[in-house]
Amino acid sequence: MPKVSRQHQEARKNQIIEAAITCFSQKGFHRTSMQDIVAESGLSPGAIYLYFDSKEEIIKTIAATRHAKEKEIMAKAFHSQNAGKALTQLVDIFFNSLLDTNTKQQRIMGVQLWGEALSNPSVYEIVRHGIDEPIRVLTELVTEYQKQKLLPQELSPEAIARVILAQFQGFVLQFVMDEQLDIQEYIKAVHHLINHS
Amino acid sequence: MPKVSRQHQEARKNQIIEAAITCFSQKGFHRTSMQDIVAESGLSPGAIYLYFDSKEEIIKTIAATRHAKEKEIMAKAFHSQNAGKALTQLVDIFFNSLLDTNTKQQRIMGVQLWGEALSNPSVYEIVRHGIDEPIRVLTELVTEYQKQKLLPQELSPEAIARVILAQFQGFVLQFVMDEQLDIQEYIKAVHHLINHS
Amino acid sequence: MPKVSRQHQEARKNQIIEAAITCFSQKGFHRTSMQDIVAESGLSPGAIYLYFDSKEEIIKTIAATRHAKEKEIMAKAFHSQNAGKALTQLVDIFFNSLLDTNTKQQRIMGVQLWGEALSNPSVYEIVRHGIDEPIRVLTELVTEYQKQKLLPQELSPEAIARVILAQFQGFVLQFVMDEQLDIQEYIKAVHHLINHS
Amino acid sequence: MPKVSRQHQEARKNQIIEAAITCFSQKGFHRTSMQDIVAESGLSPGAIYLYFDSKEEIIKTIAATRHAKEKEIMAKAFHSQNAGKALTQLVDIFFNSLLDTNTKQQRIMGVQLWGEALSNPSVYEIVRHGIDEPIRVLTELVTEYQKQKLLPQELSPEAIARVILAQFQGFVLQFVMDEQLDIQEYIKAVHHLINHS
DNA sequence: TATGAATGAGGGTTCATTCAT
DNA sequence: AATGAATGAACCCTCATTCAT
Repeated sequence: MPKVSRQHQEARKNQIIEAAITCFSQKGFHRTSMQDIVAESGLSPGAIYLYFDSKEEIIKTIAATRHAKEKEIMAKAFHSQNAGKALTQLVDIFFNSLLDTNTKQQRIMGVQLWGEALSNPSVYEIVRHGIDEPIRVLTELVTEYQKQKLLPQELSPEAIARVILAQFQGFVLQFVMDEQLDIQEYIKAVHHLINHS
Repeated sequence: MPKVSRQHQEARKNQIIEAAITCFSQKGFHRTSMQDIVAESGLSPGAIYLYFDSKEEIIKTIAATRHAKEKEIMAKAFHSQNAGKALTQLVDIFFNSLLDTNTKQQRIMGVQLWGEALSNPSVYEIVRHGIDEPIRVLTELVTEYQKQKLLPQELSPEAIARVILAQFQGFVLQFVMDEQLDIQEYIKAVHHLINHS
Repeated sequence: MPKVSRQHQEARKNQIIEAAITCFSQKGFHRTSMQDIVAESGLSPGAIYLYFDSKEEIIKTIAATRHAKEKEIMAKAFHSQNAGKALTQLVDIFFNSLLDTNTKQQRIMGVQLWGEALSNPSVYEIVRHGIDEPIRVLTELVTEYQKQKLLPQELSPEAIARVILAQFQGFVLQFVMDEQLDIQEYIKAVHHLINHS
Repeated sequence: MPKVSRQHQEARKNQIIEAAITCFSQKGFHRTSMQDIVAESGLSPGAIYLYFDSKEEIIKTIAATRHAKEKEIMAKAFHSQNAGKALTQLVDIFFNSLLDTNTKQQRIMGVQLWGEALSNPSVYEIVRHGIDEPIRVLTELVTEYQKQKLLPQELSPEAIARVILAQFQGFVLQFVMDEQLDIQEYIKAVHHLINHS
């Protein structure tokens, strides 16, 4: 029974998270009521509280899930065999993930979570890790690039890592604010800046 | 009487906005109650509604004020005499403004407004302009730089402008998330990237 | 489940309406707070808003219910077999309904609704129908009476209908203003006026 | 000085009452705020409180003024020389007063006051007198008519008086609810009923 | 496991009234 | 006599959460 139950539990949780993301990305965390999530998920209020202790728990789960997904992307790029290309690949992988389905919603959640983190300690913790870890990974990559003289050595590797990450973050913000934005041109510019520095 | 009244009105509005920013930056827009603002401002609920129609109006005013201030910074850099240095100066002016008093609070508000904009149409309008205008200004600067062969001509000037703006935006985000961040190193990296591309 | 739920819903709505009428008839619509209705009904604020969208919706429901009841009375009299007696019966039925339980409260609500209607468009709509329909029914009866030469033919049937209705309305007003009023004598006078014209 | 002051006081009070009636007849007593009256009157909140102790005092003054005016109408008819025609004249005077300017507003106030009286003891007192006195006057007239065998003697004179008053009251109600109403036809019907009983 | 009616504290806002000027 | 900014209690309503079924 535990296995069936576990699967069922996961399915229900996903169902709720999915509904919550739909609501949150449209109305924001605080304008979304539990009743909205209830309606969107097709479950009952009681049912939702069987799987999550509170609305905040749902938000935290979403934050944590997003963080996990990004970590995965980073890991994939980092472990690519050709170390001298990892940074280039990372850029590609990251920006390509922005073209997937559901992604607009995901990015909207991301930006909302930045705001939420600033007044919600437990979300802060998660978002903070979601920023610190890429910096750590990127710093390692940058250091490697510097060793290979692919990047200037007089700059702090963390600073470079932060600037690269900023190019992702700023892109995400600009992307959710304006769908017209030309993604390919943006990527080209990022590649150029990284490769010609 | 109009002059005194006008001054008084401005003073009161500022008093309220100041209190609201303090509350919002600590608790977020939606966890801050009007009572919180009342307590922080030292006024009464009725008094606040004498100057603002609603809580939302306060948020909108904050957004608009922030937008106005950023526009000013951009304008200052844009009109600097030495056109070939405008971009460099812009970067300096922008990052230096981050070292002013009140600024942490201001940046926190900025990030929260990004999140708010995504589910609040009238805040969106303001925030959107606050992004579009810098892009416009930067695009002009970049075009000028390209003419002077200070930046590669094969890249879309808007894309470059967006990447530069992203370096600001991402920095703001990283700054509010981690006060330890080494601002000077970050600035150096940005300068390098812009000047050596 | 729908049937039980429906019955339950009706019961709760009645419970709330009953409480509201008690409050409204004592303190008026606007001096009655939702808290008053909450206290009188024994429910919670939230529960009330489960069944009515707003305080106004409660008032409208009361208006509509009263209208429906009066329509019923009119219909009963109108369909009495002996057409030549319908008007006489109508008068009796109407005045007798004034002796029922709850009726003082009902009449108080009626008079308050007249006042409310004058500055509340949706209540106006209902009250207006509650006046127009009796006039229509009475006009038909009067026309029939005129054909049978039981009422003078040189008078406008609608005018006569209106005068008869006025005798009801004025009675209601005087009744709620003074419980001492001798109902039987009033009825006798009305009968006399109608039958000897 | 007292004379000028007195006149001034009266003028200001009238100004306020006039403004209040305009507001009340449009929005009702309770939806009209003191600010509404302030705006309509062109005075300041403080000024209004120099002349009236409270909003309720304004309402009571309006009620009392209306009562006084109706008393005057009744007195005029009652003291007409030709006693045998007094009732007929009363009817004419009353209905004709309904064609004067401002009257729609006055009647609206009247109906709203009926409602208000039911939950406002001091307004009740005034409205109650405004009903009792006409009944007293009419009862006297009816008694005189009965002596002159112009009305049936087997009916209670007060009951007849009440029915006549009801014809006025019901008319007022129908009049404020429907401006289309044909006043002349209504008057004819009332005359007929009174004269042919 | 699941329901959904019910709770009630707390939300944003209004407005009759006051009082320093 | 007059102003009008300020007050603050009270208003209507919402919504995260619970619990009997």
